[in-house]
Amino acid sequence: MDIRDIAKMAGVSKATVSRVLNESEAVAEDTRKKILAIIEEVGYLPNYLARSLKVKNTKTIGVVVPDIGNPFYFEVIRGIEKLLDKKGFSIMLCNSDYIEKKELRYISLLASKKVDGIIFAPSSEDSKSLKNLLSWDIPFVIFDLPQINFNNNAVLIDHSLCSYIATNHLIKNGHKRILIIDAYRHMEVYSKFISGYLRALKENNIEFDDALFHESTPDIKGGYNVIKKVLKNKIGFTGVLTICDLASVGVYKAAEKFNIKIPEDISVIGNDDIPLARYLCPPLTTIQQPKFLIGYKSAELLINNIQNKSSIINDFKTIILNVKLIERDSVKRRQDNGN
Amino acid sequence: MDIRDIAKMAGVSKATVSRVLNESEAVAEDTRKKILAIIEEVGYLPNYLARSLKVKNTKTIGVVVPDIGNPFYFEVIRGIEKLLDKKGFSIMLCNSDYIEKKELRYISLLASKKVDGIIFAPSSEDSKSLKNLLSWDIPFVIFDLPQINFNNNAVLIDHSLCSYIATNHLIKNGHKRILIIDAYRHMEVYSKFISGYLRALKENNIEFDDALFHESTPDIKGGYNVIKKVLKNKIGFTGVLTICDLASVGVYKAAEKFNIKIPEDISVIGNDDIPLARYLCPPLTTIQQPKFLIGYKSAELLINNIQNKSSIINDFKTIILNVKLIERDSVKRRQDNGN
DNA sequence: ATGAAAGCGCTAACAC
DNA sequence: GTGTTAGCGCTTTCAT
Repeated sequence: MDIRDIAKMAGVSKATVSRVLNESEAVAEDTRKKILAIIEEVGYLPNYLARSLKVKNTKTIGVVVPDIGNPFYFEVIRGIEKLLDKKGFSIMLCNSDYIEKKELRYISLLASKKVDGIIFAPSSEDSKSLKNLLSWDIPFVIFDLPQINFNNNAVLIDHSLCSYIATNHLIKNGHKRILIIDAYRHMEVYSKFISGYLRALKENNIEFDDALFHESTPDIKGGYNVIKKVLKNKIGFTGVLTICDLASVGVYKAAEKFNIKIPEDISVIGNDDIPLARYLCPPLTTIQQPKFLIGYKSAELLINNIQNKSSIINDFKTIILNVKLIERDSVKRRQDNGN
Repeated sequence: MDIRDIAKMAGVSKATVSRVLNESEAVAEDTRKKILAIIEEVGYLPNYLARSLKVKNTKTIGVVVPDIGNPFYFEVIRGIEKLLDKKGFSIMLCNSDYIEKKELRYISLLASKKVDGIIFAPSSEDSKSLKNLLSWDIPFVIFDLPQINFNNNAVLIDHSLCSYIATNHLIKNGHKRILIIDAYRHMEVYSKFISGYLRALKENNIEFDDALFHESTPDIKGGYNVIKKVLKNKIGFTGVLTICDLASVGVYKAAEKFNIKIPEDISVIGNDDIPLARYLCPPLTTIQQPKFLIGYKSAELLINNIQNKSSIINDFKTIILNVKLIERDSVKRRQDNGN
């Protein structure tokens, strides 16, 4: 059942059917009605693939994130979905699992499938995907990468600010031995996240102890493992700061397992404020990131980019979104001055 | 840059290039190498759209869920993604927001975009989408719908068993006034979820009080609102049972707001066991549903169906997955016999 | 207002 | 082992 069949049944040409389908040109009202009736009756569905091949757009956007199991990305995706739905675009979802090869593969696949644009959180700054994207001339926006060195759309969070605020909060509450759990960094020697921590330490004349700096996968397991290791090595600390709330949950889990009380024994502070953070036990103090907005804005930027693609002025934007400290119950003031 | 260009540059025909691209037929090793080299050099990417139009498959699956913000669906999606990635399919994600019109629209769109199959959680049993899907002859599997009346692939949870187990658990702990928070039901007079509750009550000679039966949106807000209303109306209860964990979180929220202690004042039991349930305050007793598996199995069923589509024997399966009670700390034994 | 025809980029007979 | 050719189902000039 294709457009030719409908044309035949209506006694018109394919072109006319196409016209009513797309409301592209005027068609006599009665032929229009007739065609519509037939379409309805036989339940004809246009083949969007064929259309896309011809018109060179698919009305679909690819999004690739490193971990769809992390509520952070979930929230971002919700934001993306919201805007995209409004604009009539579908979304093709890919999960890179933090592995660059997969990321690269997906980007190619999406390009091959002719998505109109791509939104993604690159695994690293000089990710090859980025270069490919640029060379293929397909509109894209990146989000969540701490820093970018090239001219393209991006909506970002200042991760160094997050850790700076978090570290300061801990310090103000009398902590000095502050564990920091970062995500594995492939490319950068010091991540933005570390740099904010370091700055806060320096400003408060606290010496940096390398034994307090740890990297893990940004999830529950990662947070858990770090605490386990640190405990085993008898590295003393009173506060901990994690790259994402999920890692903080891992800290909670370890605390429960090893009989450490939060916040009595150790204070913990997260980063991103996932929806359930306030319902955790105890409610997690964290740095709130506008996750939904990150997604929404990314999508908005992308769609604008796509719709102005032909225009000469392709001015790219990078939007930096605000973060703020959310005080709950996982951080406690120390009287002993944090040693 | 298309296949014709590559052919020209390599001094061969399009057919030959196509052959090396798809490894469909033998090609002389040196021409193969030459073509590959050119492809690599110029960064040629095949147009999958054109291919799909010809070969009549897109290697993409549509999935439509009612609320991507609910961790339940998220986990299901993770399962879907896992299997689909393994099988080389992309996923097109749609969010119906529990509104049937949107669901219908998305299903049509997906069909139009020629996805090879669809996985979805229908909003109701005689959803028009179901009928369309059947008539369009596109493979699909549904999940999570309490009951189905037609012959097609499905992977389900017995919701009446969930509520039965949950209610019994509350009763065994001395509760008699048990609030039940169900999702809005469009079509069914009594949902499966209610029926299990009713059965448990009856078996224990507890009379059903209509004032304890409530419907809400299956999310935090929904759970919160029910408790608020019930409190306002001074309806007494000691236990509450919700359609999903997220609604239980809403109960938690209301409890906090109105100064009710869980589990001292009221016991609550969830349904589905979202990943963070065990970290809530207090850890939530709930009925565990194999969410990831639901997704994985759904995808598996679908792919099998697609790959055997041409075969005469199209035997559909409905898989019913097990659930089990997970005891944590949100349910407490009552000494006063629950009145 | 409508039709004829070319073509989007690819694959798959069929021929050699 | 490789080339020629006919479409896949649609849109879009260009005629009329």
